[in-house]
Amino acid sequence: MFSAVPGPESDRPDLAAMVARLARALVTAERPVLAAHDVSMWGYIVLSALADEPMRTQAALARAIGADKTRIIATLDELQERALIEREPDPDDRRVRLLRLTGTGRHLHAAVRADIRAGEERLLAGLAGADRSAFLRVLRRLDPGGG
Amino acid sequence: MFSAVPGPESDRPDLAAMVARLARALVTAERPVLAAHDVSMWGYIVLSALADEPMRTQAALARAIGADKTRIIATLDELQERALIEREPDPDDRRVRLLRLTGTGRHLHAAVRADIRAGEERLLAGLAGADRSAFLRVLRRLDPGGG
DNA sequence: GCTTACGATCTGCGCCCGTACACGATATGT
DNA sequence: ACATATCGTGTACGGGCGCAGATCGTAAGC
Repeated sequence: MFSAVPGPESDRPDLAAMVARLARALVTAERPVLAAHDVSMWGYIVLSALADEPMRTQAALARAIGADKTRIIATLDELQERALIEREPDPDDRRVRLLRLTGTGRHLHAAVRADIRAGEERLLAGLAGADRSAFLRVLRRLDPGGG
Repeated sequence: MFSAVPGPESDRPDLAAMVARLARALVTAERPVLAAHDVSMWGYIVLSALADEPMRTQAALARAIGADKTRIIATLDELQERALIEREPDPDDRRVRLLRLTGTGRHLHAAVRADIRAGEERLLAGLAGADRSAFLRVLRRLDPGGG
């Protein structure tokens, strides 16, 4: 067979190891940013999910973000108390709580996201343009939650 | 400024979110492979570290793999009992235990690694060659544990 | 109306992990 | 010699999480 050139790819670390380490580093870098906006990691995840689209049930939200349905209750309580989300009982089915961002919530999410993006930009700054876009393209493609 | 074209990059999910999801998926895919070889995740991580280079102290190993030094003791016990590693007291400093793979250990690690690589190949199979190599190149560069 | 199913919530169990501390053996500097 | 530091090991605490009920309100099918 036409094996690829024996470049540095042949003895790389495992994909899982590299990706897991990078994920850890990214999350670590994200933590102070979230703290600066007084938002927890789960809070930010919820805000992000609701920024994409409002949810009809909390169970759906939990599924969407890959969290236990009991996990997010406290998070939603806090977000609601801070008027970042609305949790209105559905008049058509009073079991479910319609979830959506408030204006404040949307604003805060945008601000946090901008800060996080800035941090990511610093990380990606040293990359060649083609490498950078290829990396992001592949990442989106391999991302299980991205489509 | 010459802003980049407003491609799909502008409204991507957060890097941390994508990378973390991908890491989770990769680890999930890895788990059955490890189970098939009767190796734990920590066990495989230790084998990988020692395959790269023998270690002079357990503390150094723990630091190298980003684990607590108390964490790895049980792992090392088991690996030693299965004759996959050697843990010999250093004659020059009898506090420390020289750590290295046995032949069996090196063999097992190579086998597991090959299986894991095969799984990764399946994941990367759909990528264009240039994207694939760019992705891996960037990954190695951003990997905090990769130099 | 009655049964069955579903959503939200609460509680408890068990697991994994990081951290901290204590201890004994040993090495090193003075 | 003695004080201090290091290494390996054991143990205990607490946090975060997934998972499995139990409860209550509600909806939908028969």
